[in-house]
Order: sequence, then C-alpha cells, then structure tokens
Amino acid sequence: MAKLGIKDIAAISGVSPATVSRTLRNPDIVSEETRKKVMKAVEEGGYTPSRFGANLRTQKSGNIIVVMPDITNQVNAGIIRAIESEAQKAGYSILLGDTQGLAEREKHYANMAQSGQADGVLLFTFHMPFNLNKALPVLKQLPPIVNSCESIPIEGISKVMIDNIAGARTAVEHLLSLGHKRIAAVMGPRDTPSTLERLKGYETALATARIEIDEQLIIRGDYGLDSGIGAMEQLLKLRLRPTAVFCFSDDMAIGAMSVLQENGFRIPQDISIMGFDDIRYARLMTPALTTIHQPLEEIGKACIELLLEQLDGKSEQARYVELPFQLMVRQSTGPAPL
Amino acid sequence: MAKLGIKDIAAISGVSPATVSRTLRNPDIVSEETRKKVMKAVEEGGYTPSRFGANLRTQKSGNIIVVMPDITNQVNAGIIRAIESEAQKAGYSILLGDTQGLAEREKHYANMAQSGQADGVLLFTFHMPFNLNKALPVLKQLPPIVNSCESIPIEGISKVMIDNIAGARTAVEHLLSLGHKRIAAVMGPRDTPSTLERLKGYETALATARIEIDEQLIIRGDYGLDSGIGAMEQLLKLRLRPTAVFCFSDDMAIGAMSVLQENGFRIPQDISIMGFDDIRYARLMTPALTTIHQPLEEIGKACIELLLEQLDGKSEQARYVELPFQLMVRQSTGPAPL
DNA sequence: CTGAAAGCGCTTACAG
DNA sequence: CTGAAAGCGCTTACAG
Repeated sequence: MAKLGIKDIAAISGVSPATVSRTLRNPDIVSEETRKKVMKAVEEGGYTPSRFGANLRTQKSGNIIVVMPDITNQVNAGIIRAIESEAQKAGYSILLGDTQGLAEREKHYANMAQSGQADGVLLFTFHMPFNLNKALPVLKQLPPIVNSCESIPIEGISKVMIDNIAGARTAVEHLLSLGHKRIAAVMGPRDTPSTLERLKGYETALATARIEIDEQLIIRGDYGLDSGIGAMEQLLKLRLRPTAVFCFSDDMAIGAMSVLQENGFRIPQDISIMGFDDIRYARLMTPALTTIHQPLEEIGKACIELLLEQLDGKSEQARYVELPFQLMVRQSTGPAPL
Repeated sequence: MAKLGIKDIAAISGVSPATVSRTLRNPDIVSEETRKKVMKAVEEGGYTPSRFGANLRTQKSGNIIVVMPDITNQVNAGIIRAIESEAQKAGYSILLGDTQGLAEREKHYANMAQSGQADGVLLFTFHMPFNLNKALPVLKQLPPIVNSCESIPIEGISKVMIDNIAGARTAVEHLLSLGHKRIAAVMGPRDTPSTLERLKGYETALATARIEIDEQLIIRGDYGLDSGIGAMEQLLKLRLRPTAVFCFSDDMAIGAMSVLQENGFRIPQDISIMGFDDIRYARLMTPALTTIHQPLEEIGKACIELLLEQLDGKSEQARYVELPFQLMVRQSTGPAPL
C-alpha cells in the first residue's frame, strides 16, 4: 500500500482536499462533525502531510540555518542547544552549518536562505556572506538574519552580543586588584572581532593602571586547547615571566594550566590563570578556573527571539541585544608573588 | 525587482525552462553554446533555483535528521561535526534533533522522515521511534536509517558501534593489572544499552579475576559532570573505599577527580580514576586521565556512509560496522595502594 | 462551513 | 540536443 496523500484522506472521509487541509492546520474553522470524520481517516490511514507541497505553496521551509565556525567547542554547542530548543517551540527546525573556518562554506550556508532551504540565518561568523548594494538599505537586501558572538562590521543587522571589551577589562582589573603587574594575554584567532575587542579591554585596563604594554606578553592563539599549550610554553621561556595570564578562552586557559602543572608551577601561587567563557569544565579544574561567564542559553534564546520577529514580519529595524557577562572568581587566580 | 524564477532565466536566455534546468543539473547533456547563454543569464540575474519546486518534484529534501540526546556533550558534538562535514560533501544538509531525553521529541524528529523534511535518519538514541509491524521485514518499513552509539534492540537495522563490553573490560583489566581489587563503577543513565554493556564488561573482568562484585561499589550516574561528583562523594563515604574508580564517561571521571582533589586525595596514589570516551580535555587534566578512546570522527563518517548507501538504494540489507576503541594509559591510574 | 480551481517552481519522460 | 506538457502535494482566495 502506497503512502497516502491528502486526496486519499479526502476521498476516505468524503470531503474535499481543502477541508482536510483546513482540519489539520486550522481546525477551528471546520465543523466538529467534519473534523471528526477527517481526523478518523487521518489517524487510521497514518497520514502525515508532505512538507513538499506545503513548502512550495507557502514558500516557507520551516528551517533556520545556524552558521558557526565549530560546533565542537563548548560555547557554540551550548548556544546551539538553546537555539534548537527555542526554535522547536516555535515550529522551526535547525540546519547545522559548521564552516570549519572556510569562507566558501559560509557562502554555501548563507545561500540556503536564497534557495528556500532555510527561512532565516543565524550568523556566528564575522564575514558578510551576502553581497550588499551600499546604495540600498541593508535590511531590505537580507533574508531574516541575526548575528551573534562575532560582530559583523555592518550597521543595520540585528545582533546579540556581550560586551567583550568590558568583559576583558573586568578580567584584567581582577588580576590588577590582586597586585599583578606583568599580565600576559593569550589572544583568539587573528582578526576576529571578539579577539580585537578583548584585546582592547586588556589594553584599556592596563593603560588605566598606568602599566605599559609589553608586546612580548601578548601571544596569538586560536581559542583552542593546543594554542593555550603553545602560548604558555612560549611565555615560560621569557626571562621576565608574567605573574598572571589572561586567556581569551577557557580552552586556552585549560591548556595553559596543564603546561604549568606539568612543569611544576603552582597555580595561583606562582602564576595566576584567568579564562573567558565559563564552560562547564571551568569550575572542575584543579584549581577551579577563574573566568568571565557568558550566558550561553540566554544568547541562544535572544537569537531566536530576534529572528522570529523578523520571520513574523514584526521588526521594522535592526535590534541590538547586549547580554551581561559575569566575573567568576575561583581558585586559579591569587595575589601576585612578591 | 522580484526574485527571478526558472521561467525568467529561460526567457532571458531564449530557451525553455527545461533547458535551464538541464544546464544547471546536468550540464553535459546541453550544447556548449546553450550552456553559455544560460549560465550568463543565471549569473547576471543572480538566479538560485528554488528548492521548493525541486524538492516537490523529486520527492527529496536533501536533509538528514540527526537525533541525539544532547549535542552539548563532547562525544556527540564530535560525532555530529564529522557527520555534517561528510554529509555536506555528498550534498546533504544536517537537521539537528536534540531530544533532551524526551521521547516525544524523538518521535517528532523521526517523523521528519515521514513528512519529507528529511530523507534519512541518524539515530543516537535507543528507542525505536517508528511503529513496526512484526509480520513484515524491518527494512521495508523504515526510512533510510542508521543507529549508532546506543544500540536499538532490534534486528535488521544498520548500526555503527564500538564494542562497549570489550571496552569496559579492557578498562577494568587495566586496573586489575595495577593490582586493584576494590574497583568501583560509576554507570551511565539507567537502562541505556551503552551502560548495560559497559557494566557487563566490568562484571566480566571482575569475574574472570575471581573478584566478587560488591554492589556498594556500583553507583548510578548519567554520564554528566555532576553525577560524577555525586558518585565520588558517595564512594568516599564508604567505610571500605575503592582503590580505583571506573567511570563510564570522561565527564563523570572529571567530576570524580575534582571531588578527590578537593578532599586532599592524591590521584593515582590514593585512588586511581579511569574514564571512557577520551574527550579532548582528558589528556589535559592534572593528572591526565586514563581512558578508553572512542573514534568519534570515524563513527560519524561510518554513519553517513551507511546512510548514503541506503539513500542511493544500494543496500539490500542492514549492515553492522564495529569500530575499534583504544586504551589510553595516562597518569590518573597507578598501582593500588598497599 | 465547504468546494472547485488555481498555482507555488521545479524536473523529467516523451517526442522530435 | 531541445521543447511542450504533465505533475509532484499541498494551501488559499474566491464563491457560495
């Protein structure tokens, strides 16, 4: 027996296909008697409406594409989980777009909004994957879209962010308050807005404390564990070592901690370590990692909220949502050694 | 200017819509001259074919739904990343189905294969979300589907697994070889096949070593960090403590380690800790975590491979792929204390 | 409250 | 190598 279509259900229940459709999508406008007849046929026949027909007719896929550089990291995984959960409540499904750092993949995923594969885009990367005509307003040229985590340098796009500058500044001020003067920074990937912002926070905090920037103490990383390892090894080779290291991600901080412990340094007595993100493993490190907490679930929720507004046609203009970070003081930071 | 359709491109380039379609999907069967004309119109018009029309016509969505209990954990995240990457190469997109442990969500996602939202299903949960008629062959009643990680207790479904029994047995044998006799087990979620299999491996190893099972040393967990904490706290209260703890996941092992270190126990001198999974953080713990490595990328690749075979109609019967685990001996396990 | 009809945008078997 | 035509399975404006 072949799969049943709406016509079959219509025939079985003695109504028109239109009425079957109404019963399923808009039961209130159908008489109770009709509804019962139709639902009986639907259930007995095990009928599931095909999305192909509905999608073509309504010009909606019911999908949202999430474009991320790497779903494997705890920050992105936490955000996407919240996104998926919220999207589902609103009847949308999530398409995974892991770019693995490739621009071509970014374009590919963004294109899904052109082909109708997705109704909206959640962009966690900082390149603009759509061609914009500068003469026209940005909003009119884009599909429903929300940008988060890495800020695209374009006005007129809805964004969900935390204040990275203030977050990094808070981190460094915490270290300063403990008496540290030689504070290293382990940065994220070159040119990413989040890294540049956190670097700015670092520099601002030092400048305010009238401490000169020492370029040797600023190491390039990529937010990953291994780059934290490499950065710490590099810092340990310095004749004048830092007394504290501010890593722009928890993963790098965890990598840095492992190097220190392997080499017999005590944290925080010899060197303090500070992270950024507050992934779930941070508080379970020994010593527990001091870090800046990012509200992953709230970020995910806010992304969907802003996107749904656009999908529902309720938003006239771009919205900017800033979510609060939080300093989590734990055991990996302590007073500067004398 | 409204979005262009295939008819517009046909009109602009002076051919029929059929020829435009051929040029885009099957350029070889079109003359070079025609191809050039059409491609010019396509590029200048910025034409992207609508998936709505194509999907309805071909009865394919080009999507695969991945049903997982929690994408936030490192094991699942690693697998899904490989899946997405491989799927993309084959022209498929991934729909995220995070069940958050809810059976209703499982059904919801599985249903996507009925509605055409997805062409195939990758199932990482152990409930059968489709109704089966026992009189008919299993394969005929299911959409293209591959089951992995948690084995559904049904014959006739393609699966990608590791040998959990042997993996756990290997873990416990490693501890036995270090002289441990009081070996605790921290299990995963109740009733999950992976937990039952690993428990069996634990029991088999002990039985072979003629060590009696002590029920007090078997603690229920849920694979998560916090349950590792709770389990370790419980074990520490025992009058006769274990000298080694085999956690059925690295996350639980990490939780257990943090409890031990907080309470002044030395790992492995006082108590050895063993994990399962080999997530990326395992080797960076201090001490580095001894564990059983799961080949996440290979699991993801194998899942897509088996599913593609079904999608391409090349598979006559269910296939079973078993991938090798690997014992990673690191510093969290050592000789049993005297 | 319900039905008949049109149409969403493609692809492909058929014919030439 | 190309075109005309049919049709994939729905939804909805229109009419009654």
